[in-house]
Amino acid sequence: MSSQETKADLLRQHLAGVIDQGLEPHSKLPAERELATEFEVSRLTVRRALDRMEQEGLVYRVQGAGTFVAAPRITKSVELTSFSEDMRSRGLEPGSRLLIGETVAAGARYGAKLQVSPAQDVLHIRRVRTADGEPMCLEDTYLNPARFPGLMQHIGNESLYRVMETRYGARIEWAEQSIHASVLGPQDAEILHAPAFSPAFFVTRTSFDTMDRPIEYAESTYRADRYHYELRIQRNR
Amino acid sequence: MSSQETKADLLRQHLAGVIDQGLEPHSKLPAERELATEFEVSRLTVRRALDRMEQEGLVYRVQGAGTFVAAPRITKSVELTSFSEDMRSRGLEPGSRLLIGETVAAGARYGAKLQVSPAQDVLHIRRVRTADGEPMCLEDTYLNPARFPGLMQHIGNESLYRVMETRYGARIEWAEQSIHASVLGPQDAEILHAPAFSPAFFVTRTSFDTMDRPIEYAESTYRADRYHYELRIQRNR
DNA sequence: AAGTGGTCTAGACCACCCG
DNA sequence: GGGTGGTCTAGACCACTTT
Repeated sequence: MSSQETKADLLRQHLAGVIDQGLEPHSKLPAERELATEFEVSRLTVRRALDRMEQEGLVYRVQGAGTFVAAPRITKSVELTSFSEDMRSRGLEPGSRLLIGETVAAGARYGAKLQVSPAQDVLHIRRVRTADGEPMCLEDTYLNPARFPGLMQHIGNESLYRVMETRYGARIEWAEQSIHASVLGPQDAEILHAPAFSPAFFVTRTSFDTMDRPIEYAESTYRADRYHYELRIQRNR
Repeated sequence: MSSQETKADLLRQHLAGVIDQGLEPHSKLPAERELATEFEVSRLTVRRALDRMEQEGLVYRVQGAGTFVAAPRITKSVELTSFSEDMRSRGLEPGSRLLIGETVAAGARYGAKLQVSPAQDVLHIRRVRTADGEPMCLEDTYLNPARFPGLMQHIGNESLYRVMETRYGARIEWAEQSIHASVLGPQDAEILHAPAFSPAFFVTRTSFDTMDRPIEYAESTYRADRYHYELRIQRNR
């Protein structure tokens, strides 16, 4: 999965392993030219490996001095993952309960989000997403049914992203996400088994493929007592 | 500022300008080898320029086919900026009202965040941050006074980040940020001129320099009616 | 088959840090 | 001054898309 089989990536994996198995923070790595000789690759290839490791926060570089092991990180940068992956990475078992699955007229709002005519049908899926059986968020997803014919038959506990990718070849490449703080209305509170007016995240997300075509639009309400965001933010270069 | 004066960066700026001034989304850019010939640089230099443009979401590439103009973006990726820069980028005039500025014992919590002994003093600054005169957030900042002697004399309406960088040479390179949804307590509500129990973001941030030394720890409470987060998230490669 | 992006090489010069 | 990262060149082969 994460292996690209390129020399740069193999070197990156190797160096990451070496660092992981006992190199102290701020200890110096061999010079780029040394690594190039030792691993019989060009210096550019070494640099590509180190570039990525630097971006991941594994090492830092000081011009004229060298490349050094960075202090271990608590937080990872926000990544684009499905709810399922997200929960598993937190050590929770993801689940899902389907409330609604129907086609409705897109209307102005969802038509614009999915770049289809307002008169066209869109597929509306409403699910309660659970973690270890406990309700975590209420999610309304809108899709273009022309692109995913018969999708509802495949929706089980499997990740929606996985179904879209494996059965329809729709790979999500990036997404725009907007995060608002809110409180739970009485109805949402009941569905989420939480007190009314308790804090919540209201998140909208539009997902796109590599050609920038919108794949999915989703509105999610998260219980804030169970969910928060961790970001690692880099200074503009 | 944003110009690195490298050939790759000059080419990037030039291409960004060309795209900005009227190229339609999905129109094809010249091949990398063509660009290299035309601008009399090597192909690798062209690729570095395009790499960055791809990361910024200006173009996308399809192997075997070419490089294409991406659809315009609404959202920018989260960037590490000061409150002042952040507000200016939203077209608002940032302001600040100092409530507290004193040294206190670090204690376990802030000592750990700033990697100093719990018995050592830390500088605690509490400010109401305003946008166009309206309270936007309540911010408690903790700093190591040994690193910023006499800091309080320089705090005016100038950005704290600017003071730290210009007067103390402390340049923040990255930060870990944790975002929680919450509601305003009565006291915070009064300070922020908002109704009690209205939605709010509670954000903690630890800022580091290039050597991964903690510079600043801050806890901020934002009025959610005036603030939200826009993220652009990229798929893991 | 031709064109394009993805990867890689070997070598060069520069700017910066350190002993 | 020697070592290091930052940038750049000219050329090569591969994998993939398009014609």
